[in-house]
Amino acid sequence: MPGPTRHSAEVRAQVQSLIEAGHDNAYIEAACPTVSERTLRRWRLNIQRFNKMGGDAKPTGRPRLLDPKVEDALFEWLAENPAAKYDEMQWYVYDRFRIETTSRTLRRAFDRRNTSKKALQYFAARRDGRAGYAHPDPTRTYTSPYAPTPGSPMGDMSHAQEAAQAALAMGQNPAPHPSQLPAPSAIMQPSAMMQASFPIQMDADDEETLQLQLQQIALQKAEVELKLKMRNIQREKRASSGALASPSIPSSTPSSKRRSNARSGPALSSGQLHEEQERQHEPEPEPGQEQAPISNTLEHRLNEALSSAQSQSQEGTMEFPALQRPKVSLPKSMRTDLLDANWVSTHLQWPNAAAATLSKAMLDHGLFSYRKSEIPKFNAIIKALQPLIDREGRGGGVVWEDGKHDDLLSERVKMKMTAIRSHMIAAGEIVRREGGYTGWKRAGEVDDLAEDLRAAEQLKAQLGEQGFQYLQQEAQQRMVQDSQQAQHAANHTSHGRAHQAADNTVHEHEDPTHQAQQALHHAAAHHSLEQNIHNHSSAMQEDVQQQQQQQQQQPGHGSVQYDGHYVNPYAMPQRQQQQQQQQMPQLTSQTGLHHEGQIDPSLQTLVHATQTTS
DNA sequence: ACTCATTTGAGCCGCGGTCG
DNA sequence: CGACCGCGGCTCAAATGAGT
Repeated sequence: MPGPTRHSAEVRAQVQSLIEAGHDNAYIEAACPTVSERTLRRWRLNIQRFNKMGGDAKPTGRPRLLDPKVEDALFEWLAENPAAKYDEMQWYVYDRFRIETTSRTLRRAFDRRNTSKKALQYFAARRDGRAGYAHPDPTRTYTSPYAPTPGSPMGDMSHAQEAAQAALAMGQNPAPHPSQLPAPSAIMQPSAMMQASFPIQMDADDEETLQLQLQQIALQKAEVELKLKMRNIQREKRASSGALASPSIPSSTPSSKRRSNARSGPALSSGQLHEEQERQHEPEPEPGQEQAPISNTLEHRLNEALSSAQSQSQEGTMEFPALQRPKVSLPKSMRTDLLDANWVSTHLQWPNAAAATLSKAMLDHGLFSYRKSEIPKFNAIIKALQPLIDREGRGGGVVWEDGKHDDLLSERVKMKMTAIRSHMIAAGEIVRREGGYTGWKRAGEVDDLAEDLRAAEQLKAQLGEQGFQYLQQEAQQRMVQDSQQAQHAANHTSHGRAHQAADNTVHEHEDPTHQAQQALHHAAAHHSLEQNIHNHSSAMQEDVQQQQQQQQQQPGHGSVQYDGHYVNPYAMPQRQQQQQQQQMPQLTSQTGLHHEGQIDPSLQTLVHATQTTS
C-alpha cells in the first residue's frame, strides 16, 4: 500500500513525466512550484532506482509481524482446524515460523480478511455438511479462507448474497462452496436460520450431534488407551522392581512423584506438575531462539498430549508435550490467605493458599465433586481447610459463627471443587474411573475398585462359592449399616462435630487382623458389586470408598480401638465392631486368617491389594 | 535531521456468551 | 457463580515513507 502523499496525483504524474522527458530540476521547479527542490531530487532518485516515484514496494508504516505468506499458511491451517483457539494459532505460528504473536494480532489478521474465528468455524461446519453450528456473529461478513489475501475483501459478495437469498426464498440450501457462501447477516439471524429456513436443518443437526458423539467416542478411546498405557508402565515397573515380594504395592512412578511434589506446592497442585512436565519434555529451543513466552492454555496442550498419545500408544513411546498452567492471579486487594466470615459470605475470589489446600485435599481424599453419598470425604476436605479459617475475625472482620459460616463455607467449597475439577480434568490430572464406576481418580493411579474386583475373584476362587457367599452377605450387611450410620450422622451432625469426629477417625488399619478383615470386606463388596452393578453399585462404592477414606485419614499411630472411646459417626458402629470381633475366629478359620493377625500367605496378595487402595 | 502521516502491533479493558 | 474465551474499542509505541 502506498504511503501518504502530500502532493496530488496530478502533480506527481506531471513531475514524473517531466523527469522522464529529461528536464532538469530548475525547469520542473518552475513548472511545479508546490514541489520543493529536495522532494524533486528524491523523486528523481526513486525513478532512477525503482522506475517510479514511490520508492520501493515496501508499504508505509510498521511492517506486519505476520507477512502475507505466514497469514496464508495460518488460514490454510485454520481451514483444516477451524476450532483452533487463539493460543493454538499462536503456537502454530511459532512452531512453523518462530514468530511470537498475540491473540490481538491474530484478530487483526482476521479483521484484514473481514472474517472472524467463529465465522471460520461456521463455514467450516457448513463445508463439512454440518449445518447445526449457528453463526454467533451475524454482523460479520465472510471471505473465503482459501482465497489469497484480498485487496478488496468484499469483492462481489453481494452477488453471492443475492443468490443465497434467492435460494433461501426457494427453500434450498445455498452453500455449495465456501467462497460462494453468503454472509449470514445477509440471510437472517442464526436462530431464525435454525428454526425456519432449512428443512434440512434437523437432519444436519442430527448429523452434527452424531459427529460430536463420534468425537467423544474417539476421545474416550484415547483416554482408555492412555489408561492402559499407564497401567502397563506401572506393571512393568512393579515387575522389574522385585514385585514378587510385594506384588500389589505400587512403586512410586515418576508421575506419582510429580503429583506428590505438586501437591506440596503453594499453588494449585497440577500447575507445578505441568511445569515439571514441561521442563522434562519441552524440547530445547533452537540456538538463538528464546523460549516462547506465549500464553498457553491447558486445552491446547491437553489436545496435543491426547493426539500424541493416540499416535504413540501403539509404539510405546508416549510423550507429553509442554503443559503450562494458566497463572492464577488475584487482585491485590483480595490476596489474603485466610478464609474469614466476610469472605465466606461474599463471592470474593479464593485465596491461592486456600485453593491450593482444597486442591490437595481433593486429591488426598479422592473426591472431586460434592455428592451426598460422599459426605464423610467432603467433611474431611472441609477439615483440611480449617487451619485457614480466621474464626476470630483477626483481620477486622466478623467473628466466625459455627454452623452459619460453616454452611456458607461448604457452599463455596462445593462451587470451587467444580472449578478445580475442571482444571484437573483438563490437565489430565484425574480421569474417569474404569469399569462402569462413577467418579474420578488420579491419572495413572491403580484403579482400586477394579483391583478390588479382581481380588474378589481371586478370593472366590480360593474360598469356593459357599464360603464366599457367606463373606459377601456379611459385607453387605455391614455396608448397609455403615451407610445408614453415615447418612444419619451427616444429617444430624453439625460441621464442628463432624470435624471433631473426623479428627477421631478410627486408627485400626495397623492391625493385621483388621487389614485382612477389611480386605475381605472390600473384596466381598466388590464381588457383589459386580453381580449387582446396576442395583447396588452406588451404595457399595460409597462404602468401599468410605473405608478407603478412613484408611487414608489414619496417620498410623493408633492401635485397634473397638472399645468406642470416641464418637465417630462414620466409623463402623461400635456394636457391629464387637460383633465382628466375635465373628472373627469363625471368619478367619474359614479364610485362612489367624487370630494373632497372621495372614495366610495365600491371601497376602489380597491384603496388599487392599492396602494399596489407601 | 526533522516533522508529519500512516500503518501496525501490543496491551489493557469491558462486554457478552458458554460451560461446569 | 467463577473461569474461560472471543471480540472490539481504545491508547500508546514502533516503524516507515513522504515531505521539508
